[in-house]
Amino acid sequence: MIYKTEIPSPLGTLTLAADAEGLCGLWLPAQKQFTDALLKEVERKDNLPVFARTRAWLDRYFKGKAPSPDELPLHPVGTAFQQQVWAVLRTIPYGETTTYSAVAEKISLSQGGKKGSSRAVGGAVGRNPISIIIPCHRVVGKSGSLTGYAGGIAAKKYLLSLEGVDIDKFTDPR
Amino acid sequence: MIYKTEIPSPLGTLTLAADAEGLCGLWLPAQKQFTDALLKEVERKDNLPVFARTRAWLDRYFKGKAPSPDELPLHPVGTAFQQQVWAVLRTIPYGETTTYSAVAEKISLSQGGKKGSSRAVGGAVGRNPISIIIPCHRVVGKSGSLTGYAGGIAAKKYLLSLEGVDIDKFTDPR
DNA sequence: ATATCCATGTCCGAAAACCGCGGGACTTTT
DNA sequence: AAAAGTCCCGCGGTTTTCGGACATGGATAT
Repeated sequence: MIYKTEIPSPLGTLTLAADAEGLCGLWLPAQKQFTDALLKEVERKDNLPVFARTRAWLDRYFKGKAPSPDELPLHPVGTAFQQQVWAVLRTIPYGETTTYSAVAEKISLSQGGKKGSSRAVGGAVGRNPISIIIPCHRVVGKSGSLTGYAGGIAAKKYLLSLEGVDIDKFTDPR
Repeated sequence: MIYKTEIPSPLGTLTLAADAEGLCGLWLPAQKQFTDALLKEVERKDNLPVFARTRAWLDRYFKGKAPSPDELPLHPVGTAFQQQVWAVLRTIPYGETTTYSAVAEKISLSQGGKKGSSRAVGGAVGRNPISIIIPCHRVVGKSGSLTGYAGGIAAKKYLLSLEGVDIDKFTDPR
């Protein structure tokens, strides 16, 4: 069984989801499709401990404080490759950005494999189920473009600004 | 983790598989492919309680005694549709037979759906992972043909005879 | 009886399409 | 000359689509 709740934020109402193993979803308002897809065997339950802890985490984050190394139990579900990508995302420091190709590089180092899979990385980053906490917003195009964000480019800018990144050095995606 | 063992029977060496939830496989010698497919993360372990209980069940069965209503924990894994079909199979009484179309009928009754899915039923019956105990051998063609049996037609005949069915009234599949 | 043909639902594998990218080749701007 | 913008194509993983294959059963035709 999967439980969900909603909490307000400066970016609008966030939807949270959790299962027995931890937080498994955090979506911005623009990501309705995901919550709809999960709607089977999902039950609303606002008072789960993991939700309270996530709320606290977000409260601190939106006040501009860098989160302490994660003690939040996360349980993103996805393919092996996606797991790898998301694991790399969590190593990007607060207030810094990296590129899709750099992430791809890192993976090809740790695993035996594949060079130049930056586009595949893009796909995996875009399907990150736990926005903000798994900081997919810190990944930008190598050419300096902000490229995309499932929650909307505006949200990406907001988050990066909040972390002290000078967003003027990036260009909007075409 | 999945465990397996082997036990002798009048039909040859049977392969059994079990996981934490119960017995999840029982294959005749002719079904090598299945055991091979499962070979990853399978470990041999002959002394599991569930195996002992299954052995006892089979001992009684092969002596010609009708099994008592199932107290054996079964855990066949498959798609939703397959689960439905296998559930229906378990309601066919000892010593009786039914047809693929009758099973299809029964499902379309309980669920909202689909008429005439007898062929789909055939597919699901053929992928029954727990032979004998889930009595897929009690399903025959409406025209009186024995159609098929993953463990071999000979085995199907043996099992039906054992249950007192007059197999002469059936014809061999073409 | 036997044979052919077709509608039917599900599952599986192959193939194609899809992308939150990058690099190279080219053209425009300064 | 650079720097900046455009177009095009290959990259790799995932998703979607499509085409058969089947443990069938009717209807129609020899």
